[in-house]
Amino acid sequence: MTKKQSPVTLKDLSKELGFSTSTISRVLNGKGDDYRISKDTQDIIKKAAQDNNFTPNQTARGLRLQKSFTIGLVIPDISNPFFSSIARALENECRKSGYSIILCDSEDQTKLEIDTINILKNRNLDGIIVCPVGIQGKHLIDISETLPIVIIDRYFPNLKLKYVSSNNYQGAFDATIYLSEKGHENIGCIQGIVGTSPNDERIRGYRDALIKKNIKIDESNIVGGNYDIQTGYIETKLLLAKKNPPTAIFAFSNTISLGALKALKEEKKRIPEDVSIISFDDHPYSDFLETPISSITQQNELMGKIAAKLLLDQINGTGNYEQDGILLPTNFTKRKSVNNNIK
Amino acid sequence: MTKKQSPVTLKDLSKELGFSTSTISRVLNGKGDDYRISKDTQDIIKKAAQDNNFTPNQTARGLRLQKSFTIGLVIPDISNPFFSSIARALENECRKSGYSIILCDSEDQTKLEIDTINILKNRNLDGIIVCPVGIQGKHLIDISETLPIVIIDRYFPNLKLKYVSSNNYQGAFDATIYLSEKGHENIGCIQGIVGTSPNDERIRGYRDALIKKNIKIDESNIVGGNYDIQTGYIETKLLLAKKNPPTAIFAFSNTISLGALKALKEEKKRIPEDVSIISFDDHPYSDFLETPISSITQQNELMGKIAAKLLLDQINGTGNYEQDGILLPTNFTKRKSVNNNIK
DNA sequence: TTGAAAGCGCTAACAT
DNA sequence: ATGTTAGCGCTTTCAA
Repeated sequence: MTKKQSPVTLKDLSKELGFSTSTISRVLNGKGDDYRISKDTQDIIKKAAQDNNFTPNQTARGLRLQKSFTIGLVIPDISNPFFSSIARALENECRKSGYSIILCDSEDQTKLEIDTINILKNRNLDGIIVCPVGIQGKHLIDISETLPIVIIDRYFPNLKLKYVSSNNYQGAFDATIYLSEKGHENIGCIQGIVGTSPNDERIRGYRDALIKKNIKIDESNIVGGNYDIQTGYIETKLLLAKKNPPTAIFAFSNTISLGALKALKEEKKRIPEDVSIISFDDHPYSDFLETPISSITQQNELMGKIAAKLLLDQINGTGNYEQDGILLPTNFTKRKSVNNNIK
Repeated sequence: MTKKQSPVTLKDLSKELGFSTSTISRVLNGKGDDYRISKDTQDIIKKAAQDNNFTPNQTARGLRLQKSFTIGLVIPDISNPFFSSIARALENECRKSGYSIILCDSEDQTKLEIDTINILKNRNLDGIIVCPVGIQGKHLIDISETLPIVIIDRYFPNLKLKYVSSNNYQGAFDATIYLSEKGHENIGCIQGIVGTSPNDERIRGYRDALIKKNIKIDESNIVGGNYDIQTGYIETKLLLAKKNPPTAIFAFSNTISLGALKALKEEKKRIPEDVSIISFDDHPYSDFLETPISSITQQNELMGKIAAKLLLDQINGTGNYEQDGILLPTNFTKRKSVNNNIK
């Protein structure tokens, strides 16, 4: 077994055919006509390339062209369906344009996000797409000076960075209005990371909806501070233990709602008879839960696609956008997890 | 805003310090002592590199060393939690060793898998990890002649390729025995892609268990042929329509069981009172389903880790394995989806 | 202890 | 219509 039998190079073809590497390179890059290389020569070269299974060494090409046809993707957790669906759409879109994706998992840690991005910097990437972890975006600005970059999900309104996200305000507003119109006035709200744009926008939506409905905001109902199962679990336990426990819970992510479900089950609360629940972000299993959960869903695939387009536009110098960011509307999938709250 | 301000190179440092690029390269690659470069020189060089934020251009390095510190990962669908959990473990493990991952989604199509691998071939990758799609592995053998490769999940027993998978036979055997001991003798079996190793092993486990229990195998109970929601849905509908419908269903994947759940719900079958169900592959939401589904679970993270190690061993020429493949035991998570079948 | 020079494979500016 | 040459940034052989 001959491992690493070195692949055919331009030089090899040159030796075989007697044409210079330049001529061959030109022909194989579709510039044969531009250089008025004779049809015969072109045919010979193309055939030889085919026969020898020639494919240009992308590393050499990258070095020469200062371009790698590679895009870095940094996400907090590829095993979270929210991110993996975005990643899928992104990969598809980029591949169509001839770009490959380097996948980096930041494990939800800003430090790793920064480290990762530094590693990527040496790789001659053509651009980078980040689902940021933290509430700080300075390192992203730094990158943006040298590399096209697009942000997904958690954007930074005061930083000049292209981004795609959802209209989190509207989604949360709608959900809260819905709950209140179902008679809920005591609504627990389990939030994600405070200081990140989607979270804060959702909080704003929640508050504005209550204000609109003339419901007094009980600050002790706004709890949490992390997008994970444990947060959902703990905060639900605590909310239920209150003197005046909420009749409805608004969970700010699929992970949070998972924890909430666990707590509700443990506490033998029925959904929606005892407690109603609405969640941000959907899930393939949502329809088959003990009680199907109503959710505000984001258009993940679309976010991925748009992010890819925004990045490719930057890379190619095409597209000229007035706005930095694009917000996509959320959808509201009503299922059976919300009850009429009879007073 | 200065876009693409070119990063510092060895040449730049050379100019600044007066040392040759060779010396600088040696020091920064930790070979200073080997070449007996004076401590002073080393310190100066290291400091300058740090101050100038120098990091070697990986493309140039790759071209010179014929090594990219990059690994290709080809999977059928990154948005499937089964694959994304594997991808996560893989990425983590590879990153620890200084390797990056190029992610390619084959969209469950052999053609795309082949195309994708061809694209990767030009990228000077150091190795490639594939969760193969089809029942054919010839193209993978071709690759293996020039590039270290490891297969996950669907392996090819008669091809000489390193692989990691689960003990699918045992998992299916256990599940079937369990069902039969609960009194089920009429067990529908919705399989995935016929001819792929995990599927066929599961079928073998299912058959052997029935034989062991002296239950006559009803061939019309073995249905399906694809790992998707629709297959689960259609086949369940058909199984339920039989003259003598099964009292239990064994779904060969999380996607198949999702479709089965949908069909059961539509047909107003209660789980497990009317129909029992067991599924291959778990899911974060499994515990919270209308009836929590008993499942045979694979050790996805472990598969990812081991695959990474097998590949890195090949790349580094370390590790000397007698066996081609490694099979990991499955776990059996019993939940409430199986009833005692009273005759 | 350090430097000069070659070369990884490709493309493009500059010949002719 | 095609070739020569230089150079992308790095590592390493050879020389001193």
